[in-house]
Amino acid sequence: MPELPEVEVVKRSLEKKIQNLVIKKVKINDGNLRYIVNKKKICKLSGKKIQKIKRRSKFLIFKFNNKSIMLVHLGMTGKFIFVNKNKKFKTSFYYDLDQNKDKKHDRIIFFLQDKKKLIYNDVRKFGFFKFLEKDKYESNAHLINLGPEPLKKNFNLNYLKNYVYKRNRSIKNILMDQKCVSGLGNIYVNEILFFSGVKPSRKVKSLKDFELKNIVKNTKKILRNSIKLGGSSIKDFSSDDGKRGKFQQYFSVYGREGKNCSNVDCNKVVFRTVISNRATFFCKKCQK
DNA sequence: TTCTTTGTTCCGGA
DNA sequence: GTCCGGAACAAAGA
Repeated sequence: MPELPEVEVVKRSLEKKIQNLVIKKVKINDGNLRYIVNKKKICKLSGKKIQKIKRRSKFLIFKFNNKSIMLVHLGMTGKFIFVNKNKKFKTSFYYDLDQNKDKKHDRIIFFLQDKKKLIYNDVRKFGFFKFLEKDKYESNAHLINLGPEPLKKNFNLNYLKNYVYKRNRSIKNILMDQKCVSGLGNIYVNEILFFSGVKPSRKVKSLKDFELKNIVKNTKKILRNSIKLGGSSIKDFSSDDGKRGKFQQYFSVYGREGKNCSNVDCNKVVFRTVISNRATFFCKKCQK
């Protein structure tokens, strides 16, 4: 599930691979994604150069040498695969290396200059491509209401204190709310609250300053570390030898129901419940 | 067949 | 009017 760190890793990888390349042709195998892909607009990219790739929250923003912007969300299972001289390069550590099995979910293919290709693959089809006008794309409904980027300075103790003031929701719910802070999803929120020693169901009103401070600090730490990890695991990996194992992701609490708490001096097991309709994992002893 | 996954939207109640 | 939680929805695989 691509959350902010994964999208950032994809962005950096794409920058290296396809920035300044010209799109020759676009092929749509299945444009029936979360929103129907606008065929006319995507095909109009032929002949255009990819000038810049940006990230905001979990969105990728492609800028071209014309007036349009391509806004991409990877949804749950969206990924880009860069192909050069028949060698495939994943741009995300979520890419399934079983490429033959994966092929049938290749939804959109961008044919680039020098016989290079960029494939958009999406099993669940919850990702989307939208085309916006360059000079006013920032006011688009997907972007306008987003809270601060968690890694930026404007996401800090004062901001969070002010946001939670008078609100009566759980901290998990608040951190998942893109209007409060943008880019976090279920997995990272579980992790952040584990490292902060805060029970996901705690009402934000009840949180002390030191707890909110920990949450801000751990958010930044965990995201930075994950970006670093993804960045190092991604390194031009080519899957054509078929021998390398999959990159394994380890979480300290997410998905660990019934397993020992990751704190070495804790003898409890991880508990699973549902908050905001999402799987929620925590240690009853370590998270107050 | 049913359950699971996530982000977003919608709706009803407080 | 606003806030909040829960349900529904999208698609596909196990």
